[in-house]
Amino acid sequence: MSRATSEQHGDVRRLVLDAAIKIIETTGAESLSMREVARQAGVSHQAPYHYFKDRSGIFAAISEEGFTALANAFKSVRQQGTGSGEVAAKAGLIAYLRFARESTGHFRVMFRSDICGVSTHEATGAASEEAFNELLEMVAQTIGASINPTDAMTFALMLWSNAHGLATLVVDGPLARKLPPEANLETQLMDVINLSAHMVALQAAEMGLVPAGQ
Amino acid sequence: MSRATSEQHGDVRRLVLDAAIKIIETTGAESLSMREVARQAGVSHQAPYHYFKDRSGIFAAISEEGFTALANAFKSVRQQGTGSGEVAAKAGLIAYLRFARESTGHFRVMFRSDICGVSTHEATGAASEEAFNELLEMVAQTIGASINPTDAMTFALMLWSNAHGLATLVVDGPLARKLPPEANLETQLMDVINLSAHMVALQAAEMGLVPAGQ
DNA sequence: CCGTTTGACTTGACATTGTCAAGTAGTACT
DNA sequence: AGTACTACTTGACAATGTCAAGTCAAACGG
Repeated sequence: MSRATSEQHGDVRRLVLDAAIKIIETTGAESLSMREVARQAGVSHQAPYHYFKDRSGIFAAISEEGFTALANAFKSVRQQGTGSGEVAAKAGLIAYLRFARESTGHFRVMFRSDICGVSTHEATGAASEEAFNELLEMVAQTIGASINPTDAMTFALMLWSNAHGLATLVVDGPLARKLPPEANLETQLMDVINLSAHMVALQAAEMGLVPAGQ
Repeated sequence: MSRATSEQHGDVRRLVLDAAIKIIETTGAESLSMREVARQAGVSHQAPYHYFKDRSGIFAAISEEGFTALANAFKSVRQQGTGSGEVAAKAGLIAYLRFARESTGHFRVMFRSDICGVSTHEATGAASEEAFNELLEMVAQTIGASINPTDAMTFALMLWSNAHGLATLVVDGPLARKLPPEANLETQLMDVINLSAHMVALQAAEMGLVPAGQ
């Protein structure tokens, strides 16, 4: 019954991971307990240790999944991203924000070096490396193919900061709390994204950069 | 001996808070334990409960301190900030980044709604409110006095996102890890900040905005 | 076909944690 | 002198992370 066994294998690992993601989404990474995860996955309190070295191992695995998904999101933008730099920048920002909001459980963990230890967990580090490379690629291809590496790096970090800040502020609450009640959050977010994307286009134009497609 | 008593009072509260901040700076908020804090403050494991309702009460108090400090930093920028919008934007970004790096213990906690519960802790909420108002004020005064409230809000959120993203990426590690070894982190940060500030100025110019001083 | 190894767990144990409850020692006020 | 209050301390308890050891079926080598 080797197939059943390996199915079971994948099952429990996935069950544990999904339970953990759900807990992080609803009550935050802080409150994730190994035993509660096991309980919700319907296994003994020690079963997760078979798949993950310790608590931070679960976080690292979730983080890895997240970075891979983010890299794919960037790749999508890059592949279908034709048109002006403004459109591309907007698409990138939207993709980042969407990822953070739809995969909050992953997002909350990915940038917490204190709990998932990218430096110790090799696969997680590699996934995050790849996501960053995709971002650089996206910048080069959609903002300006003629950009030099130094400027590309600075552009990428600026865009990353912008997207990451907005996502963090939305996902972790403070932004929604600050808005006046009459303001619509979605509208406000799109305003911010449009402003950022437009600014990036102005800057790119000033530097004489042209997207790869044009 | 009432003076000595109240000094003692302030002493223990401060000691507990400082011990907590140091722990968060060095090993992250995750690993902060009530008992370790008490141990490092040299008091019994239950003494902190006299000053803080529970673990999240400590986080809330640190968060409150942080928001007040941040509001003051914004105020400084606004008060001494004359000159172009670009200079002002740059000063604001630098102030935010400096705060995050110098008060990492505070910064790490301030945007973690899961552990410090801004909504439940009234004073913390008020402090964060004030910091945001200072940010709006700063935007209005340094970017464009003639700006309408809606645009001011969008500008403020964009700047906040930008600064917050950069600060988070620096403080929590991923940015430093991504940089090629030959790149100087400080130089790279200034490049990103200059780029952002310049973009903001381009945008403000396009909108016909003028700082209050001019 | 039997013994051994291996994978996928489970049960048990232990130190540590957050926090409730109950004490205690000194000061302040009446 | 007695009461109330402040600023703690000591003790207790359930829950947690994790180490160690056990179980039990499948795979495998002879």
